[in-house]
Amino acid sequence: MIVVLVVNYEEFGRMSLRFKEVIDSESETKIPRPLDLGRRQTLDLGNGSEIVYISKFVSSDQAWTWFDFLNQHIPWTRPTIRVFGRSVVQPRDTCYVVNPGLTTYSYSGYKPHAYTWDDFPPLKDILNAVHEALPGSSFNSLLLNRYKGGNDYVGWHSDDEKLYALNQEIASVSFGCERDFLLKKKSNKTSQRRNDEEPPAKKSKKSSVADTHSFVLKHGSLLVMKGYTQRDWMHSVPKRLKAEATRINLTFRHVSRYILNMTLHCFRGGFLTRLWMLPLRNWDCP
DNA sequence: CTGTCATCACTGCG
DNA sequence: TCGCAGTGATGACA
Repeated sequence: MIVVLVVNYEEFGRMSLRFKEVIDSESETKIPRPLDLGRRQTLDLGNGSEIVYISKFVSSDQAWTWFDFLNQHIPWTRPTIRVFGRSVVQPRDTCYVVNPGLTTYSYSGYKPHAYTWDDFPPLKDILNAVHEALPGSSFNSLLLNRYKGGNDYVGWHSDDEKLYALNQEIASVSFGCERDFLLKKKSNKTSQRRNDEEPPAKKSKKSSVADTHSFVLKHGSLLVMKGYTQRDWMHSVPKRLKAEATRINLTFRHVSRYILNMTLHCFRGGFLTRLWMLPLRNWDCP
């Protein structure tokens, strides 16, 4: 647990700008209008959660080059998943890349094929660019999503699979059509179940504008979810019927078996005997 | 083994 | 056009 906390607060010295929320109780809709965040902005979500948005992470030309490569050469699949008892076709294309030997992940009854970085060399260039923009980061897995128009979307969720640390950093790179990215605070009940050692901030009785945020994910932009964003917040890319073009999104993550097992150790209240589970191989494979 | 919990989707309606 | 509420069977975990 100590390790988890150290990693978490390492970057927090940079937390700074908290956006002013204009709250007009009468006229404001529940979801505020998207903010123009400029080149590099930080949004402090409070209680150890933070969003960093870099609107021009790469040039437009470079972004289109990568878009074309990804659009043509990634083996996109649109799997059937199970949600709420139904078998449904996922409303977007997807593909998964991970370092060899690391545990893959699954969700909603679907376990994607694990490709490697060597299968698609340009992905390494994008990964390097992300690492340059985010000093200290070391991502080793990647989930790609392709939204072929405004009917493709992803619903409210958190990237809080047990595979990942509760406080892991997730970097999201966007190419192509601009889409809205929404953030919504989880209910107190839900997020407390995830980790009762660091309870999130007290929730006001009724949902307020301060509990939702909206970004426009631009072509060539980078959005980073930091700290406890996955524990305390959900995000989505909702349907937008006016969005006709294709958007490709890459979310870089860090699979850490070490933190996984430490987390399980804390949650289950197990004893130090669980430490034998800690694997020495696959430790932070670059 | 059994019970509990959460749920990356859809639809209809305001 | 958009957001909310209701849905309801399965796998993961304790």
